[in-house]
Amino acid sequence: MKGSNADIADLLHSVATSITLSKGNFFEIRAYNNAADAIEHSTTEVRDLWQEGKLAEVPGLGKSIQAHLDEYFKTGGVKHFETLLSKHPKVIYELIKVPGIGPKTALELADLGVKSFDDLGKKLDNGDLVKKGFSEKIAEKIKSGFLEHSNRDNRMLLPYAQAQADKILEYLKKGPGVKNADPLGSLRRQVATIGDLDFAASSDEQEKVYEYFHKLPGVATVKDKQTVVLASGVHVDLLVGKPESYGALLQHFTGGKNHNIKLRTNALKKGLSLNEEGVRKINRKGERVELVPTKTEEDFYKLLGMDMPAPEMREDAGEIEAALEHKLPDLIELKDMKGDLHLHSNFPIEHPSHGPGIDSIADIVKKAQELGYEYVGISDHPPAHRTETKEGIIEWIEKRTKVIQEIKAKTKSTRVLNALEIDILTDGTLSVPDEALKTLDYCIAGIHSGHRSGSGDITKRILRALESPYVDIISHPSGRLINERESYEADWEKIFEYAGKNKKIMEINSFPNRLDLRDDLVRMALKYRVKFVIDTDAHQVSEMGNMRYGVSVARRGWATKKDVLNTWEWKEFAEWFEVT
DNA sequence: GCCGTTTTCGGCCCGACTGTTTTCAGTCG
Repeated sequence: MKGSNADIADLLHSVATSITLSKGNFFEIRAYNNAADAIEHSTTEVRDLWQEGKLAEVPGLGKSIQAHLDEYFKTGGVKHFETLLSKHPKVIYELIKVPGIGPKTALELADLGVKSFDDLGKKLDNGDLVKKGFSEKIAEKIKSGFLEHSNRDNRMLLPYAQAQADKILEYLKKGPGVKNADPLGSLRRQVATIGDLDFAASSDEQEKVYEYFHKLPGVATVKDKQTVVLASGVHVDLLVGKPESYGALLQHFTGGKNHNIKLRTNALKKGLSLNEEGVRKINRKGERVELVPTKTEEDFYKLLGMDMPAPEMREDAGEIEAALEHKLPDLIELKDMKGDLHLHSNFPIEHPSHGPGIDSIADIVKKAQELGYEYVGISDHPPAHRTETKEGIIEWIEKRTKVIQEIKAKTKSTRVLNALEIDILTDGTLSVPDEALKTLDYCIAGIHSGHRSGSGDITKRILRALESPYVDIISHPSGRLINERESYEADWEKIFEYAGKNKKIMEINSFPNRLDLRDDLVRMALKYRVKFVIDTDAHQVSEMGNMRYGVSVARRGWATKKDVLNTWEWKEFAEWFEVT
């Protein structure tokens, strides 16, 4: 849809690029880039804010840009922007998206006859650029940026990255004189996809730690002192700092970028300058003096007069303001989880609608007990409504209910719940008749077909499904499959508003390539007081350990324990679901 | 162009890397 936050951010970045090339005011350029970043990271659609006359709420949008956006939403374009953009070849606004290509390089490339992004790839391959006078090293740099851009979809999934990171951390902690070791960057912030694996360590024997790092199991090549490449092709970076300034190092390289920018801007106003070694005071002459090293991140933030936001929150999404006012939310933690409600077993089925699990209900329950859960819900897919008769579906459910009840009776420490994950059909009706649904402890409904219908359709489908008194939870609501399929373009505010008012729950699905709801949608849903469950959607018991990733998503969305039903004590949980 | 418990004018994050720069420009996170 034209006019999405991403579209507008793109447009403003293009304007900034154009002004750069026209040698305009440096700070005007920055203002446009800031505005673009703010919109890109806004958790609300800017179009909606405009409709409500609340554009000014987005930081970085002043009178001028607001007026331009007003014109944009009213007419579909901005005359002033079009004039600016037309001063330079159109292709540069595409080329600047390639890492390593900025405005200047993009213009140079355009002057050399690069016509499009694909054309750039062609000219890189056949050496045209070097022939026309581009230095080989720069061409090489652009090529790697081009590949990175083309493969941007193939960043590692967080769970895959984290599994490797856990092993590396374990190794690093045994290094010479190592006192601390932590992940950095997007890994530490638990972003859904990860590029490189970055780590920090503290030790008084820095050089020895780097030598030790180069011997990390699985290393294929040592690229430089701080970087090794694993056999899998994954780059691993390590920064070793002194223990007395480790907090500043961690803070600096955890980011995110916009969080740090705002932090440093705010600090400057108080006469403080921040870098990776600590906090420095600035004297009257504007000189940076008196470095105060910070041992922990808490110390670092304390010197700035604020509480420490969890790494997962550091995206400049309001956490700095909240930290200054000592109003940070008490984020949910993995140890709060008391059950898993979305699990698939291998219960026999003749006409499956979707892939069943590979382990038995008994094994799942056993695993739940091992994990210390107070309750566990088995939620298989019912038989396909197209190939199985209505009676057949009901019969299958009855058979399965019986088996679950037998296991339930034998299980002391963990309560076993009888559920299903049913389909929301293309017209919003459900794949299982009500008379069977009402026999369940709760019901999860999800979209498993017709993902590509337009925004209105998906919104209507979900809303219609939610109107059923038997539907409690919407599974993987936005339907994204990371690196494969984008989220549906649905009217999430409308869906969340309904859910918040009608006790309907949104799932945060911990499956590695789903992590759905997304963190930004969790944040949006919270505004409507929507409750969540965090589930693993495990199809084998080994996947039940993925819960931590759903918790990370919830934390990135600022969710607290009370927002997530499956952290609740059994009594309250049972009251909500009206089960015994 | 944006922004304001030190400013409605005069500031605007910080440092590193890379290339070919003999003191800086471009780009990135």
